[in-house]
Amino acid sequence: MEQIPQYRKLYELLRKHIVDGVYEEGSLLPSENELCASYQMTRPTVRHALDSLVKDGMILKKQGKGSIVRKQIQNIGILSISGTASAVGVRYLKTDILQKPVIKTWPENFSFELTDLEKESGCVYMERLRYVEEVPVFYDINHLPNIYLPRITNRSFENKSLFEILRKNYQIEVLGGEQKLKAIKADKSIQKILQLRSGQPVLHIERKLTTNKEGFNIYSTIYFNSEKHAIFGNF
Amino acid sequence: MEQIPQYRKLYELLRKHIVDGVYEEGSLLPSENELCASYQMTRPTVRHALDSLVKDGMILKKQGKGSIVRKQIQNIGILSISGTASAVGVRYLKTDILQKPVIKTWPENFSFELTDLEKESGCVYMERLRYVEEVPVFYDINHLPNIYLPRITNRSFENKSLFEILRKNYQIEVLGGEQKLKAIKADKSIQKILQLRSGQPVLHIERKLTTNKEGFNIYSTIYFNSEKHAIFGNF
DNA sequence: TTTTTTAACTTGTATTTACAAGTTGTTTTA
DNA sequence: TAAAACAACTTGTAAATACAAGTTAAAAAA
Repeated sequence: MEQIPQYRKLYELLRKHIVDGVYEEGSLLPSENELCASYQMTRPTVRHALDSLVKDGMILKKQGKGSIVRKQIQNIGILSISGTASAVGVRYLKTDILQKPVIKTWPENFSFELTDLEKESGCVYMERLRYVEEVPVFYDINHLPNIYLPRITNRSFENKSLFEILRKNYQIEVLGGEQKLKAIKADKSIQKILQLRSGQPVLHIERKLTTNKEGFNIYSTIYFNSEKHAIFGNF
Repeated sequence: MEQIPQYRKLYELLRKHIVDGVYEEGSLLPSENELCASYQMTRPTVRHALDSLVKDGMILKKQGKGSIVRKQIQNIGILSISGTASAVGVRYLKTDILQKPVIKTWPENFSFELTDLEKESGCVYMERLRYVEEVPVFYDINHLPNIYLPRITNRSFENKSLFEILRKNYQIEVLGGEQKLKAIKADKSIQKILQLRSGQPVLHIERKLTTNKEGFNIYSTIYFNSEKHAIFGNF
């Protein structure tokens, strides 16, 4: 029986409410005691949920004051984008699937070390291109191990977050990870995909994301066009 | 009376022990109950300390098993460097002070918004250049508000972390922050400082770090030579 | 009216207790 | 001997309770 802890349920609910705008930016969340009463929990449980929101950068707590809803930033996966031009809202985001999920063997000389389980099961491969205000900014190549993912090759990924699909359909959650960042000169193919002017550098990211499923890691290579936008992160 | 909470004391102690190698990489920390007994605390308090270590990526907890000490990575400030060549140990790290701390007025058109307190007090400015294996890789420009920092302009920063000095001498701790990352073409002066070949891109980072002192934020601009190394991060 | 005090909130820290659930080595049983 | 059951650990979740400390606005005093 997959029992979801109470603090997790409250966390998900509050998170959803914040994203949906139920609680406005800059306003206060209900106090801890109010949340206790509303959801029949004790303060330690409520605080556990709020701690997770703080960690995510969704809220900011002030002793004596309350929990303040922070300015929501535009997320792409675990990263965020801050635009140089006006506001970057979700409505300006488009995703093209350059390569629908297919089952392949792992590439030779893969940048990360794989576990035996991952090696055996083969990998699911996909490529996406993301646009902000009609400009391609984000090209990502993903390798996932082919476990826990029935019918993944049939799913539509258009305008949906990979993480959202993994979370809702496969109960896979990203816990954390590591990444390597570089500035590199774009080669011909990247130049073409991201519609770069020649000589324009790109941000190159390699990441390994760990999940709640043992031995299930997500490996991504990202090329980011930073001419008009920047990668934005809280920590 | 500045009272330091118990969980914070335990956190600092364990962190120090891990850094100093008292607990080896891959080995288990004493169990929660053992820590309770050793330091006269209750489990929630001990767990609070361990949670912070997990957040820092210092340890990894496994239910039924224990708290595993993670591989320690080479940190520069809050970031880390992973070398393409062999190991990047602290012994290969050198710091040059290009501009000793001086008191200046804040630059006009500063990239970040300043609080009134910060504006009034002026700023401490310094520039550093860091080498890995004799190659300049890391050029950083720092602006701190001129508060809480007596005699800062007299201190030696050679081969010392700015964060370490702030923490040990001024009780200022970095809590978190935000950063913007870009890949840019290096201009003439950056090219010269980082000894770049012409056309070589650099990673450009702008960050604002918040601290435990109200209204005291650290503002840094970093240029990173990613030809042979990469910025490495856990999250 | 203006200032000070107070009371009623808020989050922060900490103890105590209990049981669930995952891991591992030992003992028992087939 | 080999498999199954058990015991003794580990961390995970959760309740109930208490007091400290920061914030705010109302009440009281100047």
